[in-house]
Amino acid sequence: MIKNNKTDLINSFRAKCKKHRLSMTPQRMAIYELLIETTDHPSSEEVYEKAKRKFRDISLDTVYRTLTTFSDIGVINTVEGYGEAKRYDPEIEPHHHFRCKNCNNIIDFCNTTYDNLEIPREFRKNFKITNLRVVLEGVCEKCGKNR
Amino acid sequence: MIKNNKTDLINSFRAKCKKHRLSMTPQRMAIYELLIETTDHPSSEEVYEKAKRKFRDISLDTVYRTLTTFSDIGVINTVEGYGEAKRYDPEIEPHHHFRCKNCNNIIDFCNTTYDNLEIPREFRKNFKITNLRVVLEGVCEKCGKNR
DNA sequence: TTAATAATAAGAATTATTACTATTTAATAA
DNA sequence: TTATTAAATAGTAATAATTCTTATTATTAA
Repeated sequence: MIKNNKTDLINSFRAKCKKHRLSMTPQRMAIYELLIETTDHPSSEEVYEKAKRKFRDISLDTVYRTLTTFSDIGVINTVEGYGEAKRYDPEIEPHHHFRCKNCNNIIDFCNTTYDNLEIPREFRKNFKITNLRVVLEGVCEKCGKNR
Repeated sequence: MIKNNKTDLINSFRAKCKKHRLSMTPQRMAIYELLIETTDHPSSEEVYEKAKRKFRDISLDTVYRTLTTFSDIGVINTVEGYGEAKRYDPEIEPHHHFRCKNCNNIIDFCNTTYDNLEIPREFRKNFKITNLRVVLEGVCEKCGKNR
């Protein structure tokens, strides 16, 4: 995680919870604190294991619910591995994706500017990059209308 | 899926299988054909349902194995929703991802060129875009060495 | 054609996630 | 403060997704 001031983050977290009328429970605070001390992209199970250290009998369900809630109010994001089932793409030519956060649909699109983006220097030497894709996230036309 | 010549695709498919010393079984061919006739990003279960139409008693396990195999030899790709557990990202400032196809690790990185990419016109009007991220895929330094 | 190898079906086992219910807790206002 | 009410929780059951195991069958290469 790109470092930031912890107090600021926590204040902003409290503000977001208040805005969405979420109670400030010690479980939520413990999970949030553990998340901002994390530099990788933990799974629910990993968060659960860490949360148990501070909160001996926190339930797995609470961790799942809390992570979903945090994701809903924009406190964290879900990343590659959005859950549900694996999805496969028979199109192997370069292209890009829009993913709807609501219906989880992925829409392919083409864009030559995106196709021609350079691989950053830091990855050119010791990494083998086989693919570059731009992922847009948001709400699709259909879901936007149904609100 | 961005259309392509079916015969070419199948020839290229046969070539890739041969190159990787994979037997050409009717199940594999049926699954491949069904995939290239698909315009979305099906889950394993969806592929299974379609495969059963041509192959009454194909097993679910075969579908899973076949999709993994196809993905390994580059006949298809996995997309957002890579399976395994959901992953969460406590970093909500714009940033980008490298994902190792081998160890599934996701590495954050910053890149101002990527940050400043424009949203394509087609998405500006009727879609609500909340996030743009570049996803690089390949093999990380660690996994590259261990081979 | 046949031996060696690889792939398959079927179903059991495992893992990830969600649902349910009784209980506890936090927020609010008297 | 304290009583009230709605929200959140723990514990556990249920469901869904994926992988594993084994006996059988199909493919390949000689």
